[in-house]
Amino acid sequence: MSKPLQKFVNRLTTRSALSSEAIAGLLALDPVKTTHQARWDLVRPGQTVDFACLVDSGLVGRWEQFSDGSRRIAAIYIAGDMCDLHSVPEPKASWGITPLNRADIYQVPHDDLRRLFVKHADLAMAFWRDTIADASILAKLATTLSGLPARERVAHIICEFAIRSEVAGVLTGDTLTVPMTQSHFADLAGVSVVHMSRILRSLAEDGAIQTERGEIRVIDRALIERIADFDPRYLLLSRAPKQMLSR
Amino acid sequence: MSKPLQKFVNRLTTRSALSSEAIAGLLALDPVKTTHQARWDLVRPGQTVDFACLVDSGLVGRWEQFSDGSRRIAAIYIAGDMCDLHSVPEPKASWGITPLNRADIYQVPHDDLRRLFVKHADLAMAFWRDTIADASILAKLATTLSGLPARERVAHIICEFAIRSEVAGVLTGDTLTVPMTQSHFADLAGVSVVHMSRILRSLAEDGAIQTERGEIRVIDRALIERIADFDPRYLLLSRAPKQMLSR
DNA sequence: CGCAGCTTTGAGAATCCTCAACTATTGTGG
DNA sequence: CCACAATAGTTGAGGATTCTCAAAGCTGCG
Repeated sequence: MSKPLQKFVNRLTTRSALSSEAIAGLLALDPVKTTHQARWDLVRPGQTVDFACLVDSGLVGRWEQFSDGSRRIAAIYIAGDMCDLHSVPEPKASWGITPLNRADIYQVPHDDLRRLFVKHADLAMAFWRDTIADASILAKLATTLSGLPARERVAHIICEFAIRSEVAGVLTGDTLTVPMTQSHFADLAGVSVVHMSRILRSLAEDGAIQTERGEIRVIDRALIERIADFDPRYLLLSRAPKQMLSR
Repeated sequence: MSKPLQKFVNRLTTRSALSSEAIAGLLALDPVKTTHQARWDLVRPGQTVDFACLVDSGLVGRWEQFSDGSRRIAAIYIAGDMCDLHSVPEPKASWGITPLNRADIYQVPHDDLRRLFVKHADLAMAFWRDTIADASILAKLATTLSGLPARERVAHIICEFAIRSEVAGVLTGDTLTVPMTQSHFADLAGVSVVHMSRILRSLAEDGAIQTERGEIRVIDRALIERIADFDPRYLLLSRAPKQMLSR
């Protein structure tokens, strides 16, 4: 786990088979590591960036801005996520990237990623596949926002975080925790902070979760998955067929 | 416009510079063209597909399914869109693809697209970039769903369709029309059909649009863009910098 | 001509929001 | 180390948005 991009390699290889050359190419990179406080914008809309942000620890939000300056979170990223890998093909940001709490970030130069993309077709496909997973999460979020009532929606987001955290190996102990404030959570789920507080209490009363300041703990996973109508297939957590590039 | 993939090439080249070899490779493909009625599923969740669907005419919806069988539309595609280009890196569908009205579809084999992806790095980047645009639309939809009241949300979706149709060149006459039923529209926008009807009437009373059975016409574009707080940057309608692959 | 799908309208109800006040916890400067 | 500020979460009450249910008119198609 010593190489900067090790967690990113782990992430990619859960979804794609990678050649040892491609892996070596990634691990050879040595990007700058920076630590940021919450609410310090890493990327702002309109900015043209020449690096992508790899989350090493902490939580990072991708947001969209309305013309009155208010923001809405579209996605939240955890350790191992290259949270704006999409900036490689589109360096002009229409989005913003901001840590939700103290976070360690590697700023990986686009040049390096593009060079590897051109050199290794399997890695190119893995990059593509990872942004597909990201898009799939966005599609699911959009449909839960438009189709599910707030309580089920919140439960769904909790389930997603639980499983993503599990796969990323960022769990503290063996309980599934979401280390996020209720206001960030409310922002993502599209409910007011007040209503979020009540929903979480209701879920806690049912025995599905426990809440603590800045943290949500899943205590009955089967229950919350039932409430959420959760089916993890959209997360692309299994590897692509190996013969994908064989022709 | 005679080659099957001509519209797709046009779509890609609005966002990416492509070599003549890559273009020739695409235009050489000769996929099967099929015509489908509305509500005939092209792809269903769980299915593993070996082709991607290129919309030649008509409207096609991408939907997610809940466990009770109900569906929600996450995105709508128009002529020139490869509506499940994302199935190339992820052939196992968690989504569904269904025409919203009569539609002509080319079923382009994954094998062909993967072969071209490996052969032409610029095309690979263009594919990636196009799915980024798709994801960007999803991110914007998610944030409008969570952050804007129904009326502004509906206006935003109308603006998006107007400009996408314009770029794709599928406008009838010089009026910006969205040839979609209110129920599909309501589905995408996350409102009930009843409320959608009232919102559209309100927008029509303000002089922004006109409605007809199965059609919405924009008559005051500046006004509806103001109502929607619309900023088209997220649609990635300009070309990527040319030096993107020069290293 | 009849049926099926689309749209509209009305009315009552549920969900969820806003406002406001208050508590608890964490961080900061003197 | 304490006072104070800032952040996070909770609770109550009233109200706005939006939903559901029900019914009816309209349009196009077989």
